[in-house]
Amino acid sequence: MSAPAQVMAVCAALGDETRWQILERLGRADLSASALAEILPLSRQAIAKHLVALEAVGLVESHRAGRELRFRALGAELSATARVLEDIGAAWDRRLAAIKMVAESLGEGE
Amino acid sequence: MSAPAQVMAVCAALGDETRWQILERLGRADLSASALAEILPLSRQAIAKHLVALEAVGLVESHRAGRELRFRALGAELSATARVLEDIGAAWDRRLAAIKMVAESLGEGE
DNA sequence: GTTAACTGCAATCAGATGGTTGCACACACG
DNA sequence: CGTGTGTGCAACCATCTGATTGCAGTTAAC
Repeated sequence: MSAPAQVMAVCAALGDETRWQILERLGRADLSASALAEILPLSRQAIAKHLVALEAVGLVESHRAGRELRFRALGAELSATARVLEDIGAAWDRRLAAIKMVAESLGEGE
Repeated sequence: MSAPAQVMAVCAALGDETRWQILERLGRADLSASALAEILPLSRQAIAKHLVALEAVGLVESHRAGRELRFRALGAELSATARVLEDIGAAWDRRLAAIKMVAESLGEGE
């Protein structure tokens, strides 16, 4: 399989404007769902759902701080996903380069 | 902005099992929508819609071959996306590493 | 111990999205 | 030239998903 399910899941999680806004904040500071709800134009529950989705794919982790549940962005999963995509992209490009080489050699032969 | 719209669009396109199946085939050979429909358990029109979406974000390009319209997977956009994700992930990890260092220095101070 | 803040769950809703069928059109191919 | 293969467009449908409101439960904080 060229695309592990995990990569697809991460991509699905990243295919949403709102989640990127959340991640942007969590990439700079640990924040609770309530804190995020004060910043973003969204209800706390909507944010909480997004956090569940992000945590499920490993883009975010949570830890308690007092009575708050704070979240932070994790770079590991994102980097791992990036490496897989890079490899796949490179493979596609190699195929195209090979096709191009064949076409050129045919052109020279004419 | 930490996440350009293009990256989000590519991720959204990649957050679908069916589209990965299509890309997997197009990464190995140029195929038309009709050819893909014979391989995958989907109608030609469903596939055509996915191809429009994939072409819109630059993951795929089309070229005519006789009366067929063949598609191929492009690695460039995927690689570019991967690099952006890698950078963002690295930034998140740097922040966590900094936090960890502060925590450790505080621990030593005790 | 009370209280208030933060979290979690359930029901509900509107809009986006993946998929299908049917038909019209066009142009290679014979 | 005809013909049929491949494409494109439109209408339609089911489902998924992002979001909201309301309420109940915990627990830190005072």
